[in-house]
Amino acid sequence: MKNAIEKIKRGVVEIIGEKELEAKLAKGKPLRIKLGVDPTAPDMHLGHTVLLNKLRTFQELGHTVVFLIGDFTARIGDPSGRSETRPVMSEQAIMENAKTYQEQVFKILDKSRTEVVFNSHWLYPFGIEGLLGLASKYTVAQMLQRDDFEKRYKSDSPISIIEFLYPLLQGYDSVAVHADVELGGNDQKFNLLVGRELQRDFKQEPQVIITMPLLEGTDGVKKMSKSYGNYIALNDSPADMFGKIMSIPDDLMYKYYELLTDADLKQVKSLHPREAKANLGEIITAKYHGLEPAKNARAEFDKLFSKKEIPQDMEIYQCAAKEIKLADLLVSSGLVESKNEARRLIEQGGVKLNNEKITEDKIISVQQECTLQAGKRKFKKIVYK
RNA sequence: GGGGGUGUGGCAGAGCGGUCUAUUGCACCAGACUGUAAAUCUGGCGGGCUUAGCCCUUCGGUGGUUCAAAUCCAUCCGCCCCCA
Repeated sequence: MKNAIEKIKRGVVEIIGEKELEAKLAKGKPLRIKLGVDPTAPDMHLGHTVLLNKLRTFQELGHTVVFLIGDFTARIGDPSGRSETRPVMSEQAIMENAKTYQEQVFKILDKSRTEVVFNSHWLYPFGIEGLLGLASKYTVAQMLQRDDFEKRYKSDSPISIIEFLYPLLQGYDSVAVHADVELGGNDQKFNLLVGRELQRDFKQEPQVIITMPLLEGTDGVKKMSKSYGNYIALNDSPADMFGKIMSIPDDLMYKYYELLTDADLKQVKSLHPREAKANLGEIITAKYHGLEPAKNARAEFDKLFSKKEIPQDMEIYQCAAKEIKLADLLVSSGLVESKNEARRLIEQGGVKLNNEKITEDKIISVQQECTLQAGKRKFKKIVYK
């Protein structure tokens, strides 16, 4: 049991009710571990897996995961965060996202120890009466305790009423599924605590709360998120996944090790940073794509960036003209977005034809097959047809 | 219901009649260097052209004033604050 607690504690920010957790574990019965997600983003990334890995740990210890899909909330449309309102999702889109979620989630979770539930099942019948009942349990002052609400309120940013309702609904989810433990990102702490309170109100044993750090994305600053474009998706190709991991700042990689792998941290720190990061890339890529592809990705990366060689496989662009201006070719082959951009790139020395730098926009012949390179990592094979 | 404020490029945030395709920071792209798509430094960052120059399109929407508007006016829309 001590061992179990140790495993559970790896990488967590905070456990609220640690004593209670010990007591719950001591009962020897499988606990119900809740995680809620909004079915808004169809693409899962490594940031999500921080929580999933922790759930997996619980499963390995014999507990049951309650994977909750917030389809109800998605249907209302949550305006939280920014001023732009999130679009209301159609039921169909939600179900599709939910399906994609499940496909991806079970790359990590054990299906036989997972219950998938949708909160519309109890929130629809709950009705306005139920909602008002919930709302009466919390005050505006309590809501404003939440850090981001307070900040936004003070900086004159909008907060919609719905946003006040969300923590309540999320909290009620815990009541509905009889959660023993709820996991969430560090920013979820307030919402998770609401669940605890509500369970008390409903005469249930309050859930233990485990918060995990937010994983910074490839920029090393902001949390990994699709909307910041700094994410590493589980569906990324092995080459991309490996490459993106190599692009995280060195300082960040130890956090990645702690949260995304089981590796021994002391040992990792004794390695050369470059070596350590490449290992990390390989471990994570292997987890989602298998060992072989991961090793290939590593070798290919080495070729491309350390030895500056040209990759083996690249997309082929069939060019209809025998001769073409370089800038036009860059645009039509899809290597850059606009001609101006192509010209800039050429001027800056970022364009190579057959591995030779070209610094002026001139007419080139493509009658013989050639390799066009834009920047360090964009390549196309040009074929005249 | 009354009063005040605000809306600028992916984000943050200057500009408040011409010198504005719009200061700056972040993000992004390229080059150099390197141990990596790390870090650092340098440059770029609306589109197009017959490219050391020229043309077109941007500052919430629309319509005005003016030789000239992101900048002034009117109106509409969104958001915020205060009073009730």
